[in-house]
Amino acid sequence: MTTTVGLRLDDAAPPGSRPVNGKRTRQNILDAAQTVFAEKGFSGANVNEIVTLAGTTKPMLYYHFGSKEGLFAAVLENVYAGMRDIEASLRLDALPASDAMRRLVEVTFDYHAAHPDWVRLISVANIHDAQPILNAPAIAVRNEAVVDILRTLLLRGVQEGVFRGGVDPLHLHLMIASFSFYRISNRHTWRIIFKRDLNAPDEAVLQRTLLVDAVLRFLRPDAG
Amino acid sequence: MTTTVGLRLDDAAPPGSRPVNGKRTRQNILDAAQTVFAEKGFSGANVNEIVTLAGTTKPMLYYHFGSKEGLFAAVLENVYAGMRDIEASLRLDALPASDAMRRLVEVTFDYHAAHPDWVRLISVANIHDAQPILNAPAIAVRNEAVVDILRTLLLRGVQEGVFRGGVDPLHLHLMIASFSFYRISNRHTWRIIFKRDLNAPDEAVLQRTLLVDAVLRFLRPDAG
Amino acid sequence: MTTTVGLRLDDAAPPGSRPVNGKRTRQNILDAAQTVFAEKGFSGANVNEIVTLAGTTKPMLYYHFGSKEGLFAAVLENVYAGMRDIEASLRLDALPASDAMRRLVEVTFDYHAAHPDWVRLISVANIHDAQPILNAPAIAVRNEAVVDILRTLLLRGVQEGVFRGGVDPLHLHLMIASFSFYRISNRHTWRIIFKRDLNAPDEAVLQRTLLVDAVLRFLRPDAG
Amino acid sequence: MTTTVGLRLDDAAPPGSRPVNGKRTRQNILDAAQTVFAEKGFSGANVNEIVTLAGTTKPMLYYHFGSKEGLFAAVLENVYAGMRDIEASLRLDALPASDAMRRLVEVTFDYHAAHPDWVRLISVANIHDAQPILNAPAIAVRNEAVVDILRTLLLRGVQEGVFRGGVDPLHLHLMIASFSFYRISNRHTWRIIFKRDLNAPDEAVLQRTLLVDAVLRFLRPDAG
DNA sequence: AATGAATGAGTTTTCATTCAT
DNA sequence: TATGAATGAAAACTCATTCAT
Repeated sequence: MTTTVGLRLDDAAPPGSRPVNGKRTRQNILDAAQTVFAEKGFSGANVNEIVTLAGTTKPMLYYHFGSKEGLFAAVLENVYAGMRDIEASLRLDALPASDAMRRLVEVTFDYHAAHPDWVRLISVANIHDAQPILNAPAIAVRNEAVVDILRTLLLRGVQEGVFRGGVDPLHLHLMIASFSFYRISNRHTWRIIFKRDLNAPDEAVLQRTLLVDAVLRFLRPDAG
Repeated sequence: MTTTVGLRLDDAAPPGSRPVNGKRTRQNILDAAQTVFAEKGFSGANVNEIVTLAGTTKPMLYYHFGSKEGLFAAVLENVYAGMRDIEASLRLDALPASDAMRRLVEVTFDYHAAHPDWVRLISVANIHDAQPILNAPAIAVRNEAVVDILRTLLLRGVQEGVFRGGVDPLHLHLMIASFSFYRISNRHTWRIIFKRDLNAPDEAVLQRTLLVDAVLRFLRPDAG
Repeated sequence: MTTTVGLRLDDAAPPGSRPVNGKRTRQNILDAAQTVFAEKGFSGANVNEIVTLAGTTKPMLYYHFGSKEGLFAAVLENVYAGMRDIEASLRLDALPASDAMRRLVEVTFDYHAAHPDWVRLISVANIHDAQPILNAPAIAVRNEAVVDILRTLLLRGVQEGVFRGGVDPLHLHLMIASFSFYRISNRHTWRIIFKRDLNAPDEAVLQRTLLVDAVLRFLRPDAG
Repeated sequence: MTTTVGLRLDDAAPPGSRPVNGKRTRQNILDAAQTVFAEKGFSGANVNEIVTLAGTTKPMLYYHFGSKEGLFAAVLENVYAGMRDIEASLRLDALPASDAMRRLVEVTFDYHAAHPDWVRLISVANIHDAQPILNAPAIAVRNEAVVDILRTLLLRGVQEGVFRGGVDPLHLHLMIASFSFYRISNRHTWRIIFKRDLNAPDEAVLQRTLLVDAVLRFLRPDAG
């Protein structure tokens, strides 16, 4: 229920102490908000619940974030930063194109599976037409990292003769991301309608293999 | 934002008259709720707005649906029925397996593209852990139609020698549905982050082709 | 929970039949109202719950009783009639005054103990300043039966030399009624505050004896 | 109808000022609630009326008491505290047992007569099966003060030779309390049915004497 | 004598936000 | 930075009562 999203290095304060510490309070609110927004959506989340969970009070929330909307935007920023960091840390150049692609797909797949809160928050943002993001300019910057990585990788694969040409890197990312995202975001309705838990461990293994397989088959050069 | 979902056979009452007509009132509320829930999510939707849009009053809503939750469940029931009907109306037997598969993918893709409300409502349901559905047992019945269709089709394709074997029909459906769904559900965040509108007409054409292509490549028998 | 109050001779209609039968419907509503008013008080009772329990519909209630208030008045009328009948059926003339008094006390005590709904309804009426009764003139007629009985009995006891004189029959009734009523009406707060259930079987026996004892000691002529 | 119940030590703020003062607001709500609940019962009472009378707003009520039920529980707690204080302030040790008993009876009688709101609130609590009290554990503590007082007094009277033995103090309290309570609680139905106002001044004097008399006669040792 | 549907006003409760300290 | 208390508007839901049939 409280899957962490992004990095949260709580520097473990002694309980009972209540230091005058703006940074800590701000972070506590952010963490609490992440959890509550992911659990209940934007409108369903309750400012009171957030500050209670954060161990602080409402005026603090407004002091740091201005409004419920501002808080949600900050949470999203945090969330996107987490993914960006992962992508940035990938060192794919050393691997053959095929292996690199496999690795990229797997990392993407795993990140979604490990961060359901991340997925839910982005769903919530979309339900609200992503408007909260519009007011948070920090987000829209340098998020096309993956696309660049993919573009480079595709080119290299073509040169190595293992990928066919003419594939739009954004479309490829769409294929990878949609599968990775949907199986988490729509897990609940699937559980009920198809009676299968898409994120059960054995299912996850199969689907991971399947996605890698589908991507590589999609990229495989047509027989000459 | 006001795309219709499901069938609505209004039994065409003379306009201007406002007779005591339970069926009509109920349907009006259902339609209004569909629109508003899709626009604002569950918690964000306002019962007042729904009844106003439906041209009736709150007590009528509670008379017919018991609660806001009950209403949402009824909306979802309606929504799923729409998709079921489409699937049931497909006559794929006459086509060669390859063409049939192409057709199935395209229909699925197009249905999602044409019914963004449908997509949003299911997103909303998932944000709330699909709990509203749990109380609406009518939904969980006979929704595995697609999977059966796919299973049959896969078998036929193998017999015809155009598909390879060993593909789980549910996994294949997951691949098709995730792509079709995600490009609508996450359209807003993509617009901001990747600066491309996934549902712009020209994009849609490309992606439709891509999905068919990916599926067929995925199913193509390995060269002997 | 559904202790009956007054007489209810249901002439057992075959279930499934729904005859056009005003008398029966009226009585069903009255019975249901008795139960619900006793359980929830006047304002707490819900017209819907009453008609549902009665197996009929709201317009029927209004057809027969005019309003929620009118219904409550009718219930009270019914309730008082029950007690009146008991009192009228007592034949005390044949007994010696002491025994007759003992019997009267015991019957009063037992009636309250056996009809907690009766007690609750009268409590409810008093909470509302007995206003519903004011509009039900049938009630205020000939309810001083007990007082007359007591007056006669007291006189006879004085003549027999077993009671002292100068006791107001209404005051004596107050003493008997208050004890019999209060132990039922205030049973719940006593249970919590004094940890004793005033209407537990063994308690009831003791208290019954006690009340008879107290009354007879109260009436015993002063030694002289 | 507006008899005060319990103690109210308003910490006398300068009138005209409306400072941020939680204690005062809380007490105002409590006082208003006491009045309104006594007048209309629990369900009949209106939260709006209470806050208006208290000169504050609904959110304050929920801020301090959580719910209408919580408020009612707090009112009852207050109410019981008032009686407890009276009982604790009685100094009966100096009096001969007979006089002490007379005094205890009179004080109990008078307290009920002077606090009809007290009586009504307890009636209301019983109508609702005393459930609100169950959630207010503070009430159930140390309310058996009277019973202890009575027990001690009975023992002393037996030693002094003025009371007979074998009387359960709780039963004696029941006798005293029932009479004192009922004549107030059921005043309204009696007024209508027996055409006598049980709390009219001259009536009250007579009944007070009667209750003392009945208790002392009940306790008088049997002639040897 | 009976019903399903409708009404209008009111109910309790909650919300995001801000003030005074 | 931090807090307890306050605010005003709106939220979901309920109610007794009545209409059309």
